[in-house]
Amino acid sequence: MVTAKQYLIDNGIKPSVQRIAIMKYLLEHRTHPTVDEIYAKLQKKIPTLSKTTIYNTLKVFAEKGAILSLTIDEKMVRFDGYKQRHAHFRCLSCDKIFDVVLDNDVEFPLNEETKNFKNIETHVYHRGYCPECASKIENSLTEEITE
Amino acid sequence: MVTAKQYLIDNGIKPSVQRIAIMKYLLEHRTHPTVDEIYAKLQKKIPTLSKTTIYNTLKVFAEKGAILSLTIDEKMVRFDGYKQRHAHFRCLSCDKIFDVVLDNDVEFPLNEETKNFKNIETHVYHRGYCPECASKIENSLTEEITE
DNA sequence: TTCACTGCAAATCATTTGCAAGGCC
DNA sequence: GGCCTTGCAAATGATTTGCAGTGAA
Repeated sequence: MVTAKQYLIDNGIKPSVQRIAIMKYLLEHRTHPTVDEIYAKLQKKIPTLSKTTIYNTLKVFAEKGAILSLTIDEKMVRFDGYKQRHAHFRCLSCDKIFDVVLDNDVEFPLNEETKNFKNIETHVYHRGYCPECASKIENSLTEEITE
Repeated sequence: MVTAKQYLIDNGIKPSVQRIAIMKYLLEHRTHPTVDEIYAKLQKKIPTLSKTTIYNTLKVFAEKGAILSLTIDEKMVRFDGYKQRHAHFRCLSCDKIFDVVLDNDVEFPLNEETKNFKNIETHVYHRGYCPECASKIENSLTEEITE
């Protein structure tokens, strides 16, 4: 496990107190946080931290390929420091985002029609209900019927 | 090919002048338009049309499953009236969105870990450069070197 | 000194909301 | 009449921008 600071350097990003803190947060929390969530958590440790810096920083990280920016949420961008190949599942009820395995043999081959497209990144997003919310919904349906 | 009006009825949506026009636009234009683009085009035909109505309408359409709402663009939502299984490719240079074939044998099986998730919809987004932009970029790189 | 990084405040812009008016059954 | 749809205007809220201050090489 590499440190946040070293990870930044490895990705060609100059480390700073703020950048290290943000990268550290992303590496330690696999929660796909929004800018606001990162801000709320890190402000306690770095009271002077501004949202602008978080926006700037995350943009730099994403451009350098150190993190992924996710558009799975319609309202705001979310960020993922986990770079292994995987898909995402967003619960339409609790809005949590889960990592889901993306089998290595799932491929998106270019065909005759698309062979001249230069693909940079591919995202697989699932939307539905997580186990917890799915069972809640089922229970409330049962109640309605029994009532 | 079913008419826009019939398509709405088939999806349990009450037709109105505005709704038919918007659905017709989506069925005839496979350009994954934004609210603004739909507004700009339809306002010529229906001068009183408001953006609020377009927002309302597209929301209803998506909820009823008549169209797809795409979050491939970070800035704004895009809409797709084409419901066959397919993936999307967004060009990072010209911002156009292309439909790309998603082979029928590409599947996203739930495994032990995710078998209790209730999946509603899956999106596959590719980002990169379309053939036209890719060749432009290549040419400009060549120029730089030759200069 | 220079130049990149930070952060405040203001601006931007897609989307939502409140609400009044109109239309359809 | 009652309810759903429409659309204007205002509000909201995520993100961006302008710019001045700070700090590191």
